Amino acid sequence: MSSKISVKGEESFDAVCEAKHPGRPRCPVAHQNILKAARELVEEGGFDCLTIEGIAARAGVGKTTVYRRWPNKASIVMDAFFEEVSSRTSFPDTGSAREDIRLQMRQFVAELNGPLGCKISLLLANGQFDEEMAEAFRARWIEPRRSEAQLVIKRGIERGEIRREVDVDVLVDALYGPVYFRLLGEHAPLTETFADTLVEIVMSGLEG
Amino acid sequence: MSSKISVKGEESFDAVCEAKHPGRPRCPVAHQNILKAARELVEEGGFDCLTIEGIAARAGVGKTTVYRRWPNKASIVMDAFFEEVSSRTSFPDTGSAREDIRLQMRQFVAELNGPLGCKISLLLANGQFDEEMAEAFRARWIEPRRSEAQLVIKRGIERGEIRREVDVDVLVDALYGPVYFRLLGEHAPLTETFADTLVEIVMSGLEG
Amino acid sequence: MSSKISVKGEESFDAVCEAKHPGRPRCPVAHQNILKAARELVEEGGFDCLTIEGIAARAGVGKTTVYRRWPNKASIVMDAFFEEVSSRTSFPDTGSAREDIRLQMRQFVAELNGPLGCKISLLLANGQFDEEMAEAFRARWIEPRRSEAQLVIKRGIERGEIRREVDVDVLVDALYGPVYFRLLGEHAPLTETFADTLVEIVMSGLEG
Amino acid sequence: MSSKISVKGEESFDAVCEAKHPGRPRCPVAHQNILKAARELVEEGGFDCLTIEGIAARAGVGKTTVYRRWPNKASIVMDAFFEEVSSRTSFPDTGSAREDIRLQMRQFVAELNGPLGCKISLLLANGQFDEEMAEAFRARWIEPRRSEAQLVIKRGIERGEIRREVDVDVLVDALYGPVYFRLLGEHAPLTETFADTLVEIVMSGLEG
DNA sequence: GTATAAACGAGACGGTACGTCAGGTCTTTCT
DNA sequence: AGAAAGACCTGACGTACCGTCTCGTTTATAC
Repeated sequence: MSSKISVKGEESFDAVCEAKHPGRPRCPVAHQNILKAARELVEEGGFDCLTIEGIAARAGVGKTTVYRRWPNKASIVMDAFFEEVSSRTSFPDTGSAREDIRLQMRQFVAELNGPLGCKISLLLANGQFDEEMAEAFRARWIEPRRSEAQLVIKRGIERGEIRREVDVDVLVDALYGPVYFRLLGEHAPLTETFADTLVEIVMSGLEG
Repeated sequence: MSSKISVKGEESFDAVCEAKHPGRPRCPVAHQNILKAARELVEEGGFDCLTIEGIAARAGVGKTTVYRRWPNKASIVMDAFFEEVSSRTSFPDTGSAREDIRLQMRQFVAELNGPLGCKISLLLANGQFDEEMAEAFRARWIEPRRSEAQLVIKRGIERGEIRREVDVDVLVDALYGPVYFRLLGEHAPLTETFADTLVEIVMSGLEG
Repeated sequence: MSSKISVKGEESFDAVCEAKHPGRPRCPVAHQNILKAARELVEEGGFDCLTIEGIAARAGVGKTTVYRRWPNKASIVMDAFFEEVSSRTSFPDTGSAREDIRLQMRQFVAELNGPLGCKISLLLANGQFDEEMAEAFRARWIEPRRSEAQLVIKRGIERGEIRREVDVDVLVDALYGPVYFRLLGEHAPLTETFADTLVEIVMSGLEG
Repeated sequence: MSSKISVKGEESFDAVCEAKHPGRPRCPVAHQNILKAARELVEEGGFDCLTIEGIAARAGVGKTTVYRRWPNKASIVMDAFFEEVSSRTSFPDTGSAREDIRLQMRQFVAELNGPLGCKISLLLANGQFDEEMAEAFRARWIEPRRSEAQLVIKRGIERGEIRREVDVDVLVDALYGPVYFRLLGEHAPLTETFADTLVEIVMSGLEG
């Protein structure tokens, strides 16, 4: 299942692909090749080795084919990185809210320590230069994770494990914010211990 | 007072300027003009309207003059933004650690809501594409603020207001991280209330 | 009556149109629309505003429909400009050869001073870049006029008004060449007086 | 000595080259290389193998260097073809006007039968699509030859060999026009005999 | 009637060249 | 010898058309 996030002035690929249009249908192989090329180029030489011409060349595709489908480099990157990633989220249920949260945070930290980490930081950074990108990143990455966390927290509140008055939104950011901060700032390591300690610090005092 | 952070392959401006060199001394006005031009350009058209050519043109200076003084765009930006900003930090002392922290956080949030906010987020973002930049940003912006916070927290610990076992580094990130996260993510507003609530959530349970 | 000039690898429109083929017959309206579109585009923005895509778009026709009927831009232009023009030639008979020739030349000059003039010069010019075009232009425009002139001259020779030894081909070019030259070179105006003077200069001394 | 014909929005090369400017002077080798590349490309593959990118590549020069010096393809071609050609004109003096003219025409025809021929026809043709080009071509090629011919004719008139009343401008075109016409029209060959016959036809009857 | 055949419009395809912009370097003259 | 100017090569940008190629649809003749 592909993206639901629309990108600037461009019908979604699926919409174009599946609908009964007149005209030659867009080649679905090209779509995959372009995204694959984009991923490879970023992996090989960093974010600014990523040129449209380079992508097109490696994908064995004309530049126009790229431009026909994506309005800018950023949205290619979004699609390239979130093709499969988006869906896999974690929603543990150990019976203890704090434990659930700790597991979630641990997994999140582990994820960011892997190959995904640098991509996420790049995407978050890129969003500062391109509101479109930022929007897409929020919708496809940040929000899904915030929702999960909110669910776990709300479950904790209902069970009476977490105090009723707690502002859930702020709590979520108190948990996730520091992780993103270390990811971007690189002023301190993103360890499992950090996750644990962070949960301890934030959650202590919130329990009913 | 100028930068202490060394930048790639370039003698510091002051060193060159003050020493008794043979040859024409570097024009000190050019230096200021270049930084001013950089600031203006970013303000007017965002970060990617910032070209070396543009800076040189607006500063009424040759491109070579720019390249002679800074090795890359990033370091110009650093100097441009941290000329005066760096020093003004806040170090309140109300007698209550939590209150001191709240004041610090409020001031920090206020600062980021002003014109500085977008610059900081841009710099933090830019660091993801340029390690040099990231290093400078950490040293000139992030660390000074972490140090302040650490001092306040340590004072709180010594006074017995905060539990001895608390990991100060993690605590600092637990306080600052969420702020940076909202600054960058823009998924929720950066209000004074947010600062207060955040301090409440994080600090409750840590007090001795 | 349509073109008899064969064009590269393409059955004539009429042949296809009138024959009893299976399959949908070529739409005759499209044919006219395409030629009309071509004429309009050239008139509006000159010869290099003439793109196949533009023609197709303005004619409300798919590009394939254009390509199916003409092998290249040049032959569209040929058909577009010579649809009606070709046939109207002048063949005066005043009794005097020199007078007939003068009338012919006057009419020719008048024609080239009208809207046709620039088209002819464009077509002649275009022929330098496209042998196909040149061939068609020769056959459809140049030769018919040369033939007329030859007829008038030969009649003059038979009547004893023009000397027997005169090389008719060269004489025809001596009359028409200068007119085309002024049309293309624009170094001097194409007036009726020019036609008269030219005939005077060329014909004097040729009369028996 | 280089061109006096100014070209759209561009200072002449010499002016820029010889003046005492600050800044790096334009590389004179590049100038020659570009023109040479242009000549070669036209010779190899005709006029529409002539792309700016191709010229730049073959000249070992950046596209910008080309665009900095010439405003369009046409003016490159003009410079490329008229670097040396322009000056060599023929001005015979046999004592007989008709003989002088015949020699001039023979030489002209011979010239056009050589490698220059196709270039001239291309340039004349090109002028139909680009007024700038046409202007330059008139000034650099057509007019010099018309002047020569006029001189020879006027000398003939003064010597009493040619009738006083003859319109010199028309006579010149009567001589040259047919040659250009056969060059462009290719409906008949451009032979020495043609030149002779043409002179015979045109000049007979004009002699005093 | 039901194939079969061809033309239709639409529009995607891989390409080439366009003219522009910025990069970072190099080479002048001027101060 | 630094400053300012400006030319140098490189390489990517985003656009316009090229001529070809599917598509799904329409309109004929031929079985």
